[in-house]
Amino acid sequence: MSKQLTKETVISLLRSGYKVNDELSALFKTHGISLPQFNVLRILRGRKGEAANLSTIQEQMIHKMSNTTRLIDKLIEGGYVNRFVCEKNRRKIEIFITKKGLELLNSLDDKLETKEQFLMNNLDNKEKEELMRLLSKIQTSTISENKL
Amino acid sequence: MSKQLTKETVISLLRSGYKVNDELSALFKTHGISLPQFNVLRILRGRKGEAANLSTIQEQMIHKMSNTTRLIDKLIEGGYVNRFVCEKNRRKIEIFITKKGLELLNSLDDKLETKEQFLMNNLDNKEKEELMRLLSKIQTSTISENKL
DNA sequence: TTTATATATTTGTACATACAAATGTTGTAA
DNA sequence: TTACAACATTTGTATGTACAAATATATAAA
Repeated sequence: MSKQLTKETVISLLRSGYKVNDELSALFKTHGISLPQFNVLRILRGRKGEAANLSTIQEQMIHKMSNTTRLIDKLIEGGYVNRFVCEKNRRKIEIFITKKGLELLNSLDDKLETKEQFLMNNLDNKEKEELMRLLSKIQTSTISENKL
Repeated sequence: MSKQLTKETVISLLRSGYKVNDELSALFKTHGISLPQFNVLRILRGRKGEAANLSTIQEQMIHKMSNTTRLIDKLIEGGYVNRFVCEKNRRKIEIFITKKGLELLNSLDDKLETKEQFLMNNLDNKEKEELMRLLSKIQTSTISENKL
């Protein structure tokens, strides 16, 4: 019977996730932003000057959240992004990363990489690939609601 | 160069962790408690009638948090645990799970197991073991503060 | 004993997040 | 064109969480 093994694996996943989350959060905090905020900034940087609207950002976020508006508010307060009403469709907004936002990301790139290396320090490349393969099997697990 | 692979693995870990967290949270929510609260209840059940104090509970929690007092407050409100001052050392508190708390856990056991099975549905036992082995390498990664 | 230090928990406060309802805008059918 | 449904975002509200300071108790040193 593998119930116990399943339970233990689930807990391992939680622990590892929390650890990675906490380590990265601690790094970003020293620069005044949260992990989800960093995530949004990096999504915006990836768009190379093109606007992103709220729903697009939400879809791309690592951890989807219900209140991205206020997350963006914080980034605006910090001067890291701008928000404009979309003139083609005034229901939408257009969000851009600012120069200051890009500078923040640049200043974080190296430190983030160091953190990532340390987190993955005990795994060789083959193990990383195997880990990703196994994790992708978690991501694709679908849970039928009527089975709850 | 494996920087990209490392980055991708870190993100996979985050995603999987969030997914497991969110799925379990959703289940517990239907029963009026949070995942950390469930975690505490299960720690208490594991003590088979013996008291646990706050710091002991905190150490055993999957995700250590800074405000376990108020988490316990909620469990007391719900009637799931009792709290007494420890007479041997009045700085400490003794926390017990109640009958109602045990019943809540019992009513959750099957549903939790179902959730866990679905989350792990795409992995066979060998893969679960391999996943646990790889995840344990993340858990043991130590990050020297002066490298940040 | 008095004072100081360490330990265990609680509380104040600020911030983060979830969820649902509200707002404003667009598309569509009558 | 009006009325209504769909869409995109925002806001109100309640709750969750982090962090530091405060409280209370115990231990140790003078």
